[in-house]
Amino acid sequence: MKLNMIAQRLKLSESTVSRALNDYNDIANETKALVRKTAAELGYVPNMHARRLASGNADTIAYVMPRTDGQLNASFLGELMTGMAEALTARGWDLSVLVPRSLDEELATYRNISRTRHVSGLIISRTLTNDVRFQLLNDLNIPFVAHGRSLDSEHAAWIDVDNAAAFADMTAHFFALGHRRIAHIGGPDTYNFAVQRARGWRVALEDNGIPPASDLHEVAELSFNGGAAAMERLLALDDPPTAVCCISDVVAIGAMRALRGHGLVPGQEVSVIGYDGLDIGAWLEPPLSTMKQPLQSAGQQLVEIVTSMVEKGDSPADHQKLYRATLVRRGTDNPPSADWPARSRSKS
Amino acid sequence: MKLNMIAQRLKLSESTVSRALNDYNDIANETKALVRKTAAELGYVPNMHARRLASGNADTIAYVMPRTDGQLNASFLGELMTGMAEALTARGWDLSVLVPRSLDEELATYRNISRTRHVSGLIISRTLTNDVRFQLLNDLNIPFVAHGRSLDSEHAAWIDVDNAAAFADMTAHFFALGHRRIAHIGGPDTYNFAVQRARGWRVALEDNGIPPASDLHEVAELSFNGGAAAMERLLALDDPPTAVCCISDVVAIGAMRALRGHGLVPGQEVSVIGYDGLDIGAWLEPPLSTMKQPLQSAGQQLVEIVTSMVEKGDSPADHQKLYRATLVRRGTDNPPSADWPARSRSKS
DNA sequence: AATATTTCCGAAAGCGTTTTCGGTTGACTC
DNA sequence: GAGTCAACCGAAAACGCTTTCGGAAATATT
Repeated sequence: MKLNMIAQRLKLSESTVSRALNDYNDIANETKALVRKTAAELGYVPNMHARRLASGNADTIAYVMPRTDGQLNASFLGELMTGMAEALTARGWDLSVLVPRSLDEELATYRNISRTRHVSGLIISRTLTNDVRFQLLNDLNIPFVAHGRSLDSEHAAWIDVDNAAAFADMTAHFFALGHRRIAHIGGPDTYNFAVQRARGWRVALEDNGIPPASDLHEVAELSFNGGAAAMERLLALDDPPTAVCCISDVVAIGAMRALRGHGLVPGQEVSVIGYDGLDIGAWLEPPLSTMKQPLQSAGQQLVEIVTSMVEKGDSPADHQKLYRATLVRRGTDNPPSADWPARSRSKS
Repeated sequence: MKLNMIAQRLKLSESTVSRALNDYNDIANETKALVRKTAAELGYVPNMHARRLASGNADTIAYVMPRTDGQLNASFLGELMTGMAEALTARGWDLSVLVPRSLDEELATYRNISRTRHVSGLIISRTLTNDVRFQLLNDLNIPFVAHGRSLDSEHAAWIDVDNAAAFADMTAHFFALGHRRIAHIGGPDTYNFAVQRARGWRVALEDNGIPPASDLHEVAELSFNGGAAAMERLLALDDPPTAVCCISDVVAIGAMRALRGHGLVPGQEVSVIGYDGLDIGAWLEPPLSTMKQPLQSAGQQLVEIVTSMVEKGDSPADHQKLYRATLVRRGTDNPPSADWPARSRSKS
């Protein structure tokens, strides 16, 4: 079932058939229709490799999987990849997955791609505050879109959640509930989203006339244990918080565990809100409140952007999109309790 | 940086260079070394598309992602795909991801692949008790390996956990702890693993001289809500169980929620063990005991099998491997409580 | 010393498309 | 009725590699 068979059958040339199928406009509409019809009848499927060799296009988008440095990616990945794969197969493109073992390996892979062009575009994620990948990919002239901004992403294409706004909303929500000592368990500054989320928290406090106490800003490893450890430190304060904004659901779940370890009930003595909107949060007791970002559509957005850049050569900077996360109240955000931290103070 | 450039430079023919790089044994060792050296110096990287077109090999393995029919895949996927991607890139192969929207679409995709061969092998998962894919892929002559057995997988390659053994172990463990009314929350018979796990439970009971009461076998939807609903039904029994074997961690977590809803503490009045070994189970209160299967290595195993089948044409039936799941005791498996179900009985 | 084997390499034909470049037709203008 | 223009299609050269086949040189066999 090659191109020439359908050409012979129609007594047309191979090239005509090819152009007919590819919708060139120097082919009569009738012959186009004819060719397409018989192609469908014969069950013709183009040979990808031949097409790609001849055209120079790979019709493949590679997703660079974040190095497994925590549990975060687990639930993340599923939804995101589903969205990407669906959008790509709808276009007849392939989704390829890259799992670089180290940054060096990752950069080397990019150099290879720029040579062979066996991948037409990239989707990268887990962007760092200072991320050398932006510069390199730009130099190599590889179309790419990032899931998350960076200080280096000014001229790049990206979609991202408005992290600052999300954490400002979260903080303001706590304030409206009556909380005044509102802590933030954040992440390392190397992650750009950690910086942004911390800023959202700080700004919201200031806007409400509360000077952000530095002892209420904890930096945690982005994991269950990291969250638990950070919460322990907060509870050890003379004047512990009544509410905590956590950088992620996983961290929040760790924080909840620490609360339980002190005989406290999350959402009662200390309110907690996480971020990511993971389903698992709803399975806890009490169910974790969280800020949810639309992941499933993010995957589609990402491929739409990168395919458009590949096909039409769009300027990256034209594709920068900010999403808004929404609060999902589930059970761990409540007004402050009267006997807290009084009880704790008297005890210690 | 094409093949001919390195040929000219060495005053060799293109074909010689090609064969040298591909380690043909009709090339002198010295010239092989020479060619490889200069290839490395010049930073030569073969053009995948050309190579694939010429050779007819795609050097690509596609992973057929299970249709998102629950939260199960989420955590699953990350670990599995990481393993696969690493093993493949180590071989210089590509990992491609397929997300069929329906069974028909999935089968159509397979037919395409058998035509164009743009994918050399497949990894399928979420196998059904009766799974038409085995027959079709066999007919189409596409090398593939399944993650999980099926009634139709006798002549196919697969790796799987010994589901029956795992649930027999789980059940025997409960028995050893002193439990006698041991329930099983299973899944629909259409999933082969559901059938196997139920059998493991039943056989273990019989081996210990307990006739499996049919009212202690619940069939649940494989989700949090499904598990909760099934547990509700078990608690409504006149003589409710003191221990429950759950088909998955997610289902077990749902069951725990139902227990809590009745004022019961999982692992106290009613013991619970899940299956999958998900990290999230450890984050619950009390942490969920579970049977853990080695997922990270499963990904590697799968690609090793399928690449070997592609390259050496191994017989599928030679690649059937059974893993053993191991019990991870975390907190929800304890001896039966003295005042249960007595308390409940007197109440109702 | 003549023949039979190896060992090694080059020539050339693909692999199945795409894409450029002309070349025919027929219709349209004046 | 000569010239101009579109509209449409075919020829042929890529695309960069693999692989078969045959032949020359070197080595082994008798």
